[in-house]
Amino acid sequence: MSEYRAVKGTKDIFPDEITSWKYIEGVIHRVVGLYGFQEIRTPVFEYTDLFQRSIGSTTDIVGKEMFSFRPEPDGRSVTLRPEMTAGVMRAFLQANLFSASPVHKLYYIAELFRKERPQAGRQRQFSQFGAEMLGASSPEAVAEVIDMMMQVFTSLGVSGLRLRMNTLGDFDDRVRYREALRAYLEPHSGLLDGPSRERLEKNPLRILDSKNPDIQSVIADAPKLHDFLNPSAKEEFDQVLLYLDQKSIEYVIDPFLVRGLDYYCHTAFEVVSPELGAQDAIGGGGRYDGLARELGSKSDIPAVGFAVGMERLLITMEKQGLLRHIVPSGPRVYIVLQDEGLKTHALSAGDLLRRSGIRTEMDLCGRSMKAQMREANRQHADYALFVGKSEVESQVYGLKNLRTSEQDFLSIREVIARLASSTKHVDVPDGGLD
RNA sequence: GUGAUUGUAGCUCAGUUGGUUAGAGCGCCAGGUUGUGGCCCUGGAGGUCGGGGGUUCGAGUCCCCUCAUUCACCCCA
Repeated sequence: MSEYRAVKGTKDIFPDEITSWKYIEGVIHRVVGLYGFQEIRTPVFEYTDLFQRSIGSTTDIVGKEMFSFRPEPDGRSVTLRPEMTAGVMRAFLQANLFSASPVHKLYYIAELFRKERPQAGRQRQFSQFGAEMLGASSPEAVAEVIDMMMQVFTSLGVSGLRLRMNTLGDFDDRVRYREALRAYLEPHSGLLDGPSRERLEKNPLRILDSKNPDIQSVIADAPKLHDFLNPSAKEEFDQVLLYLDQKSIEYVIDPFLVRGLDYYCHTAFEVVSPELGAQDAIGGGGRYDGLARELGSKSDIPAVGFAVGMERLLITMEKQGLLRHIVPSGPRVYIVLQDEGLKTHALSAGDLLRRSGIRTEMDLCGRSMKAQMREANRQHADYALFVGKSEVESQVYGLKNLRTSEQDFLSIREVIARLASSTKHVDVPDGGLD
């Protein structure tokens, strides 16, 4: 084995897997386009304080999971983006997009970085597909965003997902609830573990989604956020649920669902996959009306968004057998060469075919005909084109259909005429570039 | 950061209470068929047994250290 290996928590994606990625990406581009979302690409790194400000400095992501460095010894610290929302919002504000038009629908498929211990469904470099609706966060907008996310899953054939819904209320609701929760938990603080006790001070809501059974039993009787919601927040949430009902989107209400990033408010949601291990959240999101102002905007900008873990999606699809039928398409023609002396003929035949748009492969290392045929098979070529002495003399070549084993003798021009008419393009994802 | 798990051929894995030359299947290469693939048959290549140290006449096997992997906590998509 080589002395060098990929950095912990990173992995290589080889051609066979790329086919699956392209397929999934193609479906995403297509579905999201149906909803009028447009792609945005932002830099992989941003100034560190952008993330501190937006995600929240008490979160683990900011506290201990960021890859940060200083390009200049005494310059500003920058960080490999651990999520996309902050960067998208920054770009949006920087370009003054909100004065160009009131609502912007943006999406991305992007690489993210978090310094966590790798585990099933968790890497240090991973990729998320996500969307941000900026300028609207009405119940309709929230429902549309959730609908779009679920539509991507159904278009991919993914089944068995569970959508969990909750509302976090507005800022004041949460302040009041936080105090009530703290008051309830404080007498039980002996039962809490170290990290939870710390959170009791800084961010008690986060204790709610602890997996520790002891803590869960304490939480069971804790005050519920629902009882602290102001009437309009409640009404808005009910509206969202109503729209989901109308769209026949199934969900369960989970009063303990809290998001890990501080900028969320009101509706929060999460989708869990039955095929994943402990890291079973395949997607999640919510409203974040306060983020724009947090990042220096003079006015509030209503916003909703979500993110889906691409690797987790891939694992889920793999386990559900949804990727089995996706095979890379082979070349149209594999040129089989009788002996090396005819190399130039084979090469020029190959040039002609390729220039006519026919995907053509040939042996580049002087292998036997048998080996060349095996290679043609391995690559799932449709045809073998034989270049031998008699062909070169007569200018008529054997073209063998490798599925049916039928063989015809044709001039190169005839070969092109036959194959170019039925050229197939399988590996271009639909909805790609058009 | 914490706890556990597993490291033997390109891949998936056997390898007995420590014993002589470390195996299988798949894959790869070649031949059987010197101008035609898939199936079949035959042969071949490929291993510092993760690395280092120790115990022993003898270590893939036992002990220690180390590196890596995987899973879980945590966190999150």
